[in-house]
Amino acid sequence: MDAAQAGCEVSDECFALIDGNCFYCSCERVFDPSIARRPLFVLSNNDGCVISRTDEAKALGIRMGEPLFKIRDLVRRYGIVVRSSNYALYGDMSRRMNEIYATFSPDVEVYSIDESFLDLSHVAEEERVTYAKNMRETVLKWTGIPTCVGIGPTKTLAKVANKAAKKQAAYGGVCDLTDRIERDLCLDGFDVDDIWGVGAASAAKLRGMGIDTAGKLRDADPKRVRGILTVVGEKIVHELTGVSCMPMELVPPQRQGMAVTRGFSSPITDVVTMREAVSHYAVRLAEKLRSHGLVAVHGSVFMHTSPHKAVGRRHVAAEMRLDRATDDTLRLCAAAADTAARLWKGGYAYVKAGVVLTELARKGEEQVDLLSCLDTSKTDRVSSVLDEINGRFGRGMLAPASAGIAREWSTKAEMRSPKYTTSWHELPVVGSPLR
DNA sequence: TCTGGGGTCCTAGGACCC
DNA sequence: TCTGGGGTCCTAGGACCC
Repeated sequence: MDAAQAGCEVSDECFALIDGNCFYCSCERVFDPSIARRPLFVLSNNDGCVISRTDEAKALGIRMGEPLFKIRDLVRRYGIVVRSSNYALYGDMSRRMNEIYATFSPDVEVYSIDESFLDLSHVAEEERVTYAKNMRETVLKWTGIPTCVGIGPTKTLAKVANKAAKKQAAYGGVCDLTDRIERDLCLDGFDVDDIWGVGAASAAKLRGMGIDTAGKLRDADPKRVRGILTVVGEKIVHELTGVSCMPMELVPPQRQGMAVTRGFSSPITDVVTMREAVSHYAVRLAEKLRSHGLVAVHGSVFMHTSPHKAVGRRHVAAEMRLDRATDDTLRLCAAAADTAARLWKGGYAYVKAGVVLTELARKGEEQVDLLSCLDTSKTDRVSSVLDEINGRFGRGMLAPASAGIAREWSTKAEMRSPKYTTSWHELPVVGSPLR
């Protein structure tokens, strides 16, 4: 298969990838200048592992994905600042940044909470670096978040450029790999493991074939690479040569699934509590469904004990019985609690559970059973009142009693910063020291 | 002894992303 | 003692169909 058959085209486009430097940490710093120069990292849910760290923390040996309990000594010794994750804050900062990007490019693809692809084809080649530098200065001034920009004729090359801009200060935050010679030089010194789409397993296979740099992968036979890394790997080879196989996705595609899954702050050992936890996840899931205008068609519930323990292990899952597609909180809640009760077996310490939807439909377009009552106007009214109250007074203000009140199992977040930008009660006050 | 061919659909598992 | 959550895509293999 050649590039054209693989659905790829020789690219005269220009992609830019802009992302926030250690994004979560930078968000924390915007509203708390006292930590502007201190080593800092942000933890995953339940205050588990490091998911974002500043250069200062990195220099002290804090690694990505490291569990907190293994680095408490380092934290104490160097006075490292630790924060729980605060997604309300990060999500809002992300929204602000994308609003700014939209003033620099007609086509913006929001790729993740801190990364967006921009089409810069409308900017003359020799002006792109200046243009991108102007953009990152604007973002810094208006949001306080430092960014880096990578530019290239394909998304994969824009990703490479972005990483290069991060690594080498000489680029001044913007690296443009449009020029062929400069690009090839960069790829020759670029680790194969660092390429977008090449994970640990693929990297090991490629190294086994003697391919250890992006340059060598670019020069490899696409068919041979396909044999090892499937069509995904073949596309990467084309993209590295400057042939674009991954177009901008301006409209987010229809979601395939949706889930709410969480570890407990302490293990659950009784069925009443487990039903409560799973019900609570179902409530969140129903809210999420409604906010996307979707209904659940099929889904399941799972629970399991610690994967880090050799004994007393139990991993189970079962289909929920949804007799028809729904976005109704009470219905989903009951189905999830039922399934949890069916799955339950005592004598184990469960550390995590979740509700997973595997098939969704747009509300109003779902397949319906002719015999069932189709009138959902009553439950829809209940749901919209629920959403309105929780929207005004905060999530969880009104919820079914079955989802529990005390929630001792609920996720730990002992070092969370205030919701500076999304909660009236937590607005920073000028003239008073920030919390 | 001998036992088609070609298609679709579904699922589980692996790999990857942030 | 303590180890995240939520997604996507691809492939192989089995079930099933005519």
